[in-house]
Amino acid sequence: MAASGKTIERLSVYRRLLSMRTFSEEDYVYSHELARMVSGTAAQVRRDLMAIGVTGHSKRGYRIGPLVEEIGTLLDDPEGTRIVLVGAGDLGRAVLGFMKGRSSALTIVGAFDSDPAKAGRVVHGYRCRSMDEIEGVIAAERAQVAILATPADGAQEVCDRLVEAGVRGIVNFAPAPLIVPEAVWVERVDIATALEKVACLIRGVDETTM
Amino acid sequence: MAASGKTIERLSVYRRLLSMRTFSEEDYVYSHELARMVSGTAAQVRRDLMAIGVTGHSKRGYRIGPLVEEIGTLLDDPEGTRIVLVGAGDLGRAVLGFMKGRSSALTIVGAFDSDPAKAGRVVHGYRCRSMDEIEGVIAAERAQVAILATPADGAQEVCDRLVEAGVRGIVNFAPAPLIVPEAVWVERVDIATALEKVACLIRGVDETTM
DNA sequence: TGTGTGTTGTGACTTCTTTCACAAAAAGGT
DNA sequence: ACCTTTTTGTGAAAGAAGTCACAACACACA
Repeated sequence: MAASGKTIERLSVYRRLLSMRTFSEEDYVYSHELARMVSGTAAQVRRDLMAIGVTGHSKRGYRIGPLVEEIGTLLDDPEGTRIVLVGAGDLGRAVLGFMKGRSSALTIVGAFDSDPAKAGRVVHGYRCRSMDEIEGVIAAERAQVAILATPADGAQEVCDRLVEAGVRGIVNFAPAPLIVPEAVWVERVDIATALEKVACLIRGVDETTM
Repeated sequence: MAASGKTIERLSVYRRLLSMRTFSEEDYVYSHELARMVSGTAAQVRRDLMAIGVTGHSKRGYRIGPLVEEIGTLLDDPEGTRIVLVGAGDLGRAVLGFMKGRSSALTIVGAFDSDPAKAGRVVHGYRCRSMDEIEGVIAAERAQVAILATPADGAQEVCDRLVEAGVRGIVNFAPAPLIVPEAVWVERVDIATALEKVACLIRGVDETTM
């Protein structure tokens, strides 16, 4: 029942893609169909599903219902995951838009911005609050995860406050490295790097490598 | 001179971090300093720098100026990389904000949205245009890269148009898989997956794994 | 000049991830 | 009942990425 980070990412994608289309109780999906959806190989899909103990059916594939459910038991905290968002700029708003009307496993329990002018404003249905309140909200809601969508300067300072307040995972959109205790997981989402990588790879800099 | 995708990502980060602080002609940086900045190991940094042929100096480290420059010759196209952005929602605006006032190696040459109401509007200094114009702009500007910041539905259709028009790399923010010819590079940036991954990993689901 | 300290460059090793390839299973036709 | 086809499950091999450990080097200071 060991699932590596890479496997977790792909499982998340499988589930999303399967959930997008409607399926009935008796629908099946083949490993090669999932593979095509994520531009991977069938063997890799089977390995991923093996990692969560899902077992398929020769000649018919995997039953979609139980598969989606099993991915859920791995990915979703049965208590729910409560998330605070810091930074209500364009990026923060984009994330709020993404979250709106999604499944209940992930819940935004507060949106914050250091700009007092933004406090009280409502974005995508979430009321933006002052940074003063953040420790209180994290404690009261028992938020485990934070989304850091601030500019680079000040990111570390905000991060320290989040960690101090009890957050154990951070999705970091700020183009800055974060220094955190070992017990805290940081997942970096780096837009500038993604762009530079694509710009670099489409030139024949190294055709053989991913 | 082989640089893997992972190495390219880290090089991009090293450069950004080094460029942020001012440095003089004779400033040096140690591998372990860079390592701390990206939460990696010194050996890994040295390997990365070895991959681009940068050589350091026992006891003093790496000269920052030449290092930044050498990373540039790997990452930056000397002709510049011209980029179109599709989707002027929150996310598209966030990306435009990021790009504004950055180095000249990457240039946004057009922003587009399928919503005719957005056409003509100016976002972060970029005028949003109608999708009708996109093929023309890509051809006229010889844009090589596209940023796809649309909702999931319709992403594939837009992608097909981009590829047909000559784009060779895509940064895909849409939570949908894209099917492209082999010659086109897609870099997926998946916000929902990043969140689910963090939410999963902070639970002790698999303490030993990244 | 010599000794001590701290850093690079890299071969060897370890660990993680993906792919290969094939036996076993199951469905369908005859 | 048997043969054909297609798919799963997985051991084994290959490949990629990261870490270790140490010789070689360079500076500092006596």
